[in-house]
Amino acid sequence: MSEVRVRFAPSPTGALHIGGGHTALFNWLWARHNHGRFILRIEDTDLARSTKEYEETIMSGMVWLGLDWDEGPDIGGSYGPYRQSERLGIYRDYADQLVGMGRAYRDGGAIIFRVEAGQDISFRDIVYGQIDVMSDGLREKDSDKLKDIVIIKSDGMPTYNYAVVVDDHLMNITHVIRGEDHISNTPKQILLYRALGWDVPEFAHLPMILGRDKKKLSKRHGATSIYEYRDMGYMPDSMFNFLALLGWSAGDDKEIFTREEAAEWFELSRVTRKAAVFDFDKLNYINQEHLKALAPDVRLSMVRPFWEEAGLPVADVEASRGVKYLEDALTLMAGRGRTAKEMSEFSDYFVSFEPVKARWNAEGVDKEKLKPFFAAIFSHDSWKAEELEGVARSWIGQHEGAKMKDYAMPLRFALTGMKVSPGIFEVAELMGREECRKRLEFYGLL
RNA sequence: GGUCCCAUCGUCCAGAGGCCUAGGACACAGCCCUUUCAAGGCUGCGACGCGGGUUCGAAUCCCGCUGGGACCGCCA
Repeated sequence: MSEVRVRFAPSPTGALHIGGGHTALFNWLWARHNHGRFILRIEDTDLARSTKEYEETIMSGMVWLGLDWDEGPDIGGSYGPYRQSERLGIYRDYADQLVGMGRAYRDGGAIIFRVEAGQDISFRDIVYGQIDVMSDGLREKDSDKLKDIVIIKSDGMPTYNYAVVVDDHLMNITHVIRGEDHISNTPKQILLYRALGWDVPEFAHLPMILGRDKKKLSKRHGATSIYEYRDMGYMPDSMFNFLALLGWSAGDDKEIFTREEAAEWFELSRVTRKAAVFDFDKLNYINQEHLKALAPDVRLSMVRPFWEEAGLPVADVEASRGVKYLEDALTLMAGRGRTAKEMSEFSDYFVSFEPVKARWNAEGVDKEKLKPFFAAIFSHDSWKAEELEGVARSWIGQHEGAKMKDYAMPLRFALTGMKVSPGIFEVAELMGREECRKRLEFYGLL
């Protein structure tokens, strides 16, 4: 069997959105699963809306998601150029050929392919199965007239349905994997393949992605571009994992996986036909799972930007306490917070005392009652969480009516300024004796 | 108006005639753990859109209905 070649062919008229990312992802999976090639082609024939900036945005969005391509406008390849605006002569030649064969005609500056009635343009889709269509169905809207296909616009640019056929054939694409909204374009493209005397590639259409209201995902639903998710603190691994699960599953119960695992298990024939709703709850869950499983240094690299964005002195702390301290802090945080951003917010007290002071002022606290407890803790030689807890428990055991939470909570407030945190003795151990002393003294508790 | 597609818990998936009194995950509720909150463990809630067939037997096959959706652009 020949090498599998698939492509993602975005139009640079906007950022990489969820739907595009989903399509790119499935193409990538199929290419990697088959050890084939993944091609990036830019469909910039809409002069008015295409920009170089968007082209770059789309590429960086793919890079962020972890989708690398083997041929493309930036890296070249043996089937280039990979930008449609640089292939105009090619489209022109085949269009002229079609005119020469009498299959197309000129109308003003445009070239139009003639659609004849009675043609069976059915095809077998890998995902959707047999799709039966007759050319007689290719009508003009609100009319019973057959609708011919414009292949070259009067401005000289090729139309989508035509350029995609020429490029997919010339670039040797074996599987055309794209959104379900293209199913009804496929028969028209088949007409063109036949007229040009070319073999038709395999088609696999992917289910659409819907918003919570089951309407096609749009700006109305909030974040639609891939980058917005990065900025909210979602990790590329999670987005990849989540998107892969929209319309596909390995068949078993494995739901948290890496790109490599997904590529290994992926099968086009297992893709679902029903449109899928984009569910934030599930995305959050998947992100949390990945955040939990991350290596300490990677987790820090994910959270760090959000600490910095909040104005916390991350670099200073790293210089004075070492990077290990920051990594350990986040290891303690693993499983807390669904996004890197949340995790950064829930752990700011490790980086600075300032946010703690802003949150808590020790109001209404019976300091005289607490002082002996803290004094007992500080009188102990070791500063290990286990021992600190032991000291705390024995002190409480010796004081009639004393409850752990009545002492642990004030300690938590003084150290973190929050009512929730990891085990407070572990927090204390990591922060270190001196930092804890400083914070408790500030509040007059020591 | 025409062509095409889809239809299992609220959501994402499993299910390719008997293994289904329909399974898993998220969400939700409760319990356990516990210095807090998460995490983790356990339990619960919860679906085959409707109607006809075919068959000994249908979530699975066929037909109709209903309900969604896509496309019909010199946008892609």
